Amino acid sequence: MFKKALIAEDADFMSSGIKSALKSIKIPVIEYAKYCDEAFLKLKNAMLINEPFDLLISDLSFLENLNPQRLSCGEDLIKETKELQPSIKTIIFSVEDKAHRVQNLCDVLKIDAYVSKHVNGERELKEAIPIVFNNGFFISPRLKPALQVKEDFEITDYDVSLLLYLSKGLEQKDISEKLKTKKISPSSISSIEKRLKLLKENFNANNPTQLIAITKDFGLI
Amino acid sequence: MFKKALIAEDADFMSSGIKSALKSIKIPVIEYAKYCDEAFLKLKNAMLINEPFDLLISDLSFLENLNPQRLSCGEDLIKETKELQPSIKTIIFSVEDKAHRVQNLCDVLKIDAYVSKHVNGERELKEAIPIVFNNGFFISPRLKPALQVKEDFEITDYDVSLLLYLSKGLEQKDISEKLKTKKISPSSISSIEKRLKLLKENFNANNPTQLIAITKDFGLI
DNA sequence: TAAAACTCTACGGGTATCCGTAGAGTTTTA
DNA sequence: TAAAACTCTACGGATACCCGTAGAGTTTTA
Repeated sequence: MFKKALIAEDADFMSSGIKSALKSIKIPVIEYAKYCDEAFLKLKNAMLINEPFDLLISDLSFLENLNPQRLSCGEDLIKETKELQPSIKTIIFSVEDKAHRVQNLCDVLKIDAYVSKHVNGERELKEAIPIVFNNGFFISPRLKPALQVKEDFEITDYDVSLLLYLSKGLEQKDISEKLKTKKISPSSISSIEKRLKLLKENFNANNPTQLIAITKDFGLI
Repeated sequence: MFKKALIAEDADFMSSGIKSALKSIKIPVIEYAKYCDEAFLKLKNAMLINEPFDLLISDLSFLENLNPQRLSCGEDLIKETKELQPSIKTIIFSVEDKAHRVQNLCDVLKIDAYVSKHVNGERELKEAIPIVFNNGFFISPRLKPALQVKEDFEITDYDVSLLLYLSKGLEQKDISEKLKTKKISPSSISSIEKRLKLLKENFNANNPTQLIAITKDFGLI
């Protein structure tokens, strides 16, 4: 079983639950970090003294600190951690259930488990850890559908920026000018119009208003 | 100090944190409920056997159960509980931070404390309980601004339904027809147009799209 | 009761979005 | 190298939204 686990979690009341879960499966060394930067530092120091962590359990969203952090969310932490120490096992423990984010973490960032902070979160966490230890993959049952939705339509950063501009009240010609000053192509009104049309078709939206409502629910923006 | 507290909270891993907080301030009897209906039943039974709870700590959002619940959220539970037992003290312990909901709970439903489930949630909960016991009111510092925003513009259920229709992609004339069939007045396109104009002014939105983005962030829809 | 205030509705002109068409420039393919 | 495919842009008509004005009906006020 794992020998040394790090918990990245900013909420104080979460500690006891996770801690009891880890203790019940006999992980001897458990450490906490309240912020991503702090977590990364601990991981790095542990490697330096040749006593690396072999498990990272991380939340996704962290409250803004007084001194702004370099790593602002769980994704950042996972990404850098994997670069630093590819062998470490990573588990996300979060309330986030937006398909887009879950997919990214599982498919792109290759985490080993995604446990939903919900009714049976603690039980599922205890279930996930041995699976991860044996090189398996675990995801909370309620999140499984999110992974199976195979998107044939790829949403790019360009699309997201269009949606963000829309949600900020900019008109198509304003967006066009914005993109021109930023030297982002395509920037013509016509192209923006057509890309938004595709987005509306893809999300089954009648108009830009509904498109924003849907993509916000999706967690895209 | 309080003698008998009920915790309404559906997530299993939350238990330990809240429990340890309550024990540290020497509340002898602590019970749990995972659903609002279950919580209300326990409150009612406790009164019947003449051993009523004197403190209710409740979450706001509860996961959908297999058998649908009568009371679906914390607001419902608080409302009925206050009708049943006006003397009971109520504390909300939730991640919800939308001004609209916080205001409603504090100003209309007259809860005794609103503790934000955030970084120092457990510490603040311990702080809040004695204050509430001495008939005081507590709100997490980070939520105080939400209470001070005095709304001069009252958002009605009518407004919310307009926003919902908009977010579902209906056009103004569609909304007009919808309202006519539902016998809701005003239903003319012109009136809808004017009400939406007021909403846009109130939320500083340039167009319906931004209005939906803003009101969604507000938690209004 | 008459005037004033308010609410709901109707209308018209200006602007933004929507949608198809089409041309210019680049890349891919044969 | 020429043809085909693709990308970006431009334009024009149709529709929806925006905004001010104004009239009809109701309620409030004097």
